[in-house]
Amino acid sequence: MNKRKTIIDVAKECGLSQATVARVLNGQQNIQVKDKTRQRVMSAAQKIGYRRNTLAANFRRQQSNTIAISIPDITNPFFPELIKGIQEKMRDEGYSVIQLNNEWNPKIEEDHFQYMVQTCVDGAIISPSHAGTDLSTLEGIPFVLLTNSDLYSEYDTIGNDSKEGMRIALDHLYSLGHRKIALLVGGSMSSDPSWRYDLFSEFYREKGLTNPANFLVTCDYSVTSTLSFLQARRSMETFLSENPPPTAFFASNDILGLAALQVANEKGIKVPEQLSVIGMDGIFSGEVSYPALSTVRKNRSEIGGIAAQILLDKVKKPKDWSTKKVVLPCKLIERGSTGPV
Amino acid sequence: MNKRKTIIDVAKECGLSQATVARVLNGQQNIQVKDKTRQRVMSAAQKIGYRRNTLAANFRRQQSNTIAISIPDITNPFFPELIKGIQEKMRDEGYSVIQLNNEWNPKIEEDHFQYMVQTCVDGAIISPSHAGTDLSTLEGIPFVLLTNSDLYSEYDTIGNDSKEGMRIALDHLYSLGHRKIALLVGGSMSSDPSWRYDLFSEFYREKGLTNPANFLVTCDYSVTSTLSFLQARRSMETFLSENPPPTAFFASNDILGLAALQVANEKGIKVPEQLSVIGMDGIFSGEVSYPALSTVRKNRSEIGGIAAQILLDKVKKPKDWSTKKVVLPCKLIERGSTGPV
DNA sequence: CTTTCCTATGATAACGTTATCAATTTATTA
DNA sequence: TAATAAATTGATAACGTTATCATAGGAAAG
Repeated sequence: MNKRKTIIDVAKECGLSQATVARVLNGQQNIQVKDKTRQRVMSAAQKIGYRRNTLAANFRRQQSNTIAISIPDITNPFFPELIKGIQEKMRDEGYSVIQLNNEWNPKIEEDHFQYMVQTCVDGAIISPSHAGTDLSTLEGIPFVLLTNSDLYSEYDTIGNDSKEGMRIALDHLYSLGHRKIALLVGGSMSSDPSWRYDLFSEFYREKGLTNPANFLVTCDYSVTSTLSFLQARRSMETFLSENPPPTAFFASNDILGLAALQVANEKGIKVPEQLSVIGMDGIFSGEVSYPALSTVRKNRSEIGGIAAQILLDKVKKPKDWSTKKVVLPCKLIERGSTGPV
Repeated sequence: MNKRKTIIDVAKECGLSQATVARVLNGQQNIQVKDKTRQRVMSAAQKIGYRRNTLAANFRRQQSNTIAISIPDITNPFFPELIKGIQEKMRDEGYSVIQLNNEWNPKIEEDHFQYMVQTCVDGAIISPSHAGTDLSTLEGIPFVLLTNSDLYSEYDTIGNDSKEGMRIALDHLYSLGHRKIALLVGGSMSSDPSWRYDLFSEFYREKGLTNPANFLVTCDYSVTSTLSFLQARRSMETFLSENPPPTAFFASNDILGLAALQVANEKGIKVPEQLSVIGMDGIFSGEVSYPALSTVRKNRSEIGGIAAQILLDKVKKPKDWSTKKVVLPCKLIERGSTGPV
């Protein structure tokens, strides 16, 4: 039973001091040693099979080289790309990433925040689970929020310009000749959805169209994508059976859009000939539906990368106190589900 | 500038020894102190705002309370549920989970293995990126593989019985009256796909059907789901334009199945009236397609949970050396894409 | 040749917890 | 009641690294 080798063993092996060995072998290369001694250390380390004890180093430096991501639910198709974007950036910089799901549950979310301070993460990227997420627990550790809501004006945030995105979608439908555009919108935990109604009314007013009140379809909020989808289906079915049909739907996210699509297909309504549907987000399922779902894409991988970059800046030079706000544009993706009237 | 409090500060505050304080406040509750002293310690800790320094504790005990998950790609719809299953179990047990994507790249995968030993993870759950993944780097740290391939007979593994799953799918189609069943299969990195051909031939022979050679559609392997989908589409298109159509397709995963569905829809082939399609896995996109995709579901959340449990057992009592092999059944999910001939 | 200054290396003290063993108190038994 | 066993608590040594300061060894300047 031979114990694990330490820098002291390496020092003995190569006849140099522990300090010098440490200088050569520690993570960051603050070059302060002769090439020759570096060689000596390296070969000695190699010879006796030295491996750096990260736990000891982390302890001594009091930083874990770990950042945390807090999101509601990784099975929600919106998030995996986001996480991937963060992970890639962080890996390049030598940080580990711990990812925590709170199931849209503020209690669990708070637990996770507690956990973060306990476990000394160097930083955090957080997608708030609901409108009132309390971030005070995180005081002392740098973090970035994945949102564009004005609820968090005092913090660093990054998000897509959803309002502009919705406008783009409506304009797209309008430019295809649609004048009877309906809004399919779901309740939301993470932000107040009322702005969508406002924007919708404003759009109708602006274009001089008639009362949009007949073209509002709402569906209940649900935790999982599957349930959201089913509820959206139900709302669509009742709406279509009770109302004069619009020529187009704007759905506030792709899951709702796919529900609209499926219901329309089932009812024999031809998409896009009789009905156009556009969603929002750009999830994979929208690529494989029939017809493929037009959407206003949020580039989640990009958001993740930028969020990671902002966080890294904060972690590395905590002196910079300016709050950063990044707003990214959405991008129209025209697919088969939208067409001229 | 007041420094962070330590157990020594707590000890001073409550007039007990450092050791006693530690006994009360350290993670695992090996009850060895009187209730009254526990109270004293707790309230003192509360009063001065003590927070346990996890980094120090990890260092001292030489374990990180962290396990790693290594998978090819989190944006692949197969994996998020798997990860969620693992995370939930691990969170309950007080472990952090670090998740690493290798982009199907063996080089990155190997880097991640290196990283795991460097960073002293307590265990790992690994979905091998390709058939020949070399696990020797991980010697010394307990791990579980997410596979059912016989390539890894010497290791602990957990996976679905894909062969039985494929049989279930074929039987389902057969029982609906289908006699011209085609196989849509993609290349695969993580396992040799040839068993599918064998099983397919065997099925045909068993049922006394004619040569299945005309009903083989293959498509190239691709890294991302989107690309896989597009390649499957292409294969489907050329196949349908050159061959007498089968009455049903079995696709080796849902992404391919969705491609078949979309192409059929576009060509005006009615599903399931003229063509049935069944996939495999049970990803979300299959629920929202039109028609919803019948499939043979792999319960990934369950796999994740069990994998986590096996790993925990190994981590906690390393004496148990028996190799564990868990094989879970697949489950037929009948949706709109399959029907009688 | 001496002095000054820089660079490379050495010696050693933390870091905050856990683990070990000794000392003390309390409970049990004869 | 005394003796013994058990349950608590106390004192203190690690753990392996990084960080600080001191020292030696050369180069540059006078």
